[in-house]
Amino acid sequence: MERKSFENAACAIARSLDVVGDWWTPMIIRESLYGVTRFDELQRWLGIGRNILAKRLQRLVEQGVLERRCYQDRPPRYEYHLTDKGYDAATFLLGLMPFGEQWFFEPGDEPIRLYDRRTNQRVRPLLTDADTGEPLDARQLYAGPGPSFRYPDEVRRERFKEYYDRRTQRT
Amino acid sequence: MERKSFENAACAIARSLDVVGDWWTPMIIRESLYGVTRFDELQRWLGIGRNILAKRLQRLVEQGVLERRCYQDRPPRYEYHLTDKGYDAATFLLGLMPFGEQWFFEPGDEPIRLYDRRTNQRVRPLLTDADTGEPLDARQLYAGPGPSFRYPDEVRRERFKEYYDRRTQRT
DNA sequence: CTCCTTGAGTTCCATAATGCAACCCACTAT
DNA sequence: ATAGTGGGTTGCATTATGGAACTCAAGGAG
Repeated sequence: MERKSFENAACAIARSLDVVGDWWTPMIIRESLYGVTRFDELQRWLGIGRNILAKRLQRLVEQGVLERRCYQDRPPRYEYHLTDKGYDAATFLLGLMPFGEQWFFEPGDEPIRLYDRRTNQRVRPLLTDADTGEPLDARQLYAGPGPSFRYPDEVRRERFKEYYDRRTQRT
Repeated sequence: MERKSFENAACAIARSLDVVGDWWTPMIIRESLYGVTRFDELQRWLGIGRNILAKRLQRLVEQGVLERRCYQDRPPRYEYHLTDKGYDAATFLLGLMPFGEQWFFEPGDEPIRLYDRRTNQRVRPLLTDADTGEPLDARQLYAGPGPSFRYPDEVRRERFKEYYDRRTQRT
């Protein structure tokens, strides 16, 4: 059956999953980041079916994650390049590396390393709090509604219980 | 057809996608993070089919992301709680928030906000370089092989072209 | 004692999505 | 004249998904 779309969800995570919440899409974005731009190369590196690759690429172009660029006429040939949105999605994907390295590889035995183009220094992604710079830990967070969370009061209370508990507690 | 598994991929991202590279799994992890632990509640909040939810939960338990905890015998009833691995996966998912907010919502109009349990201060996830603390930008990175990247030389050269170019260039 | 409800799942079915292989088409190189 | 290349389609068998109905065990209402 048609899979449910999160296009209209009131949640940034859900909406984003409409772009990267798929088996192949993140891999395609990764390859694009590594500089693989052509249909056949993508197909070979990923081992993905050609029909599925075609569909994914089309979708990513529609979503503005990739740009289809003609690099030669006669015969017309195309390359796929990351857009700004695509690079942002790729940046996010790099956040998976620490998780994967911690849980699927031995410490210090990662399969891939990242480097900075300017300094050639190694780069290790880390999710932090933008304000304090401290590493982020989901264990000590709770959620509250933002400005664009427009739902009935009962839903808010139910969903953000801890938030309302803490706010009323302190007044 | 059976979807290809990334279980044995030589890439932390691919391996991780075996855990979170799915439409529903990340949503289930998000709900778990928000404190939703029971089958029926998960089903209601997400609108997911009960059969699919059952399958996903089973898988997440097998993978060690969730723990199935009995909270009452007779009749036996269960809750699903995030494990350490699960919290790490959830932390990573929070990295999607900035991406989603930037591309799917107006600035300052996010649907959900996060707060720190100790300080009650707002928390905004940001992916940075662990060493410099600078925000990470995929545009200025390139990849190289890590210790556990065991593949033929030709694959290495092909895959990490920029890396080898830069290393040989400088000697 | 019988009926209704809750929680946590199964089972069944029609419809999509996937994986694979084969095919197409416009050129180029041998 | 024939064999690639690059970038896709098309067909077909196999899975996965969504939805609704059903199970099972126990607790409570009447």
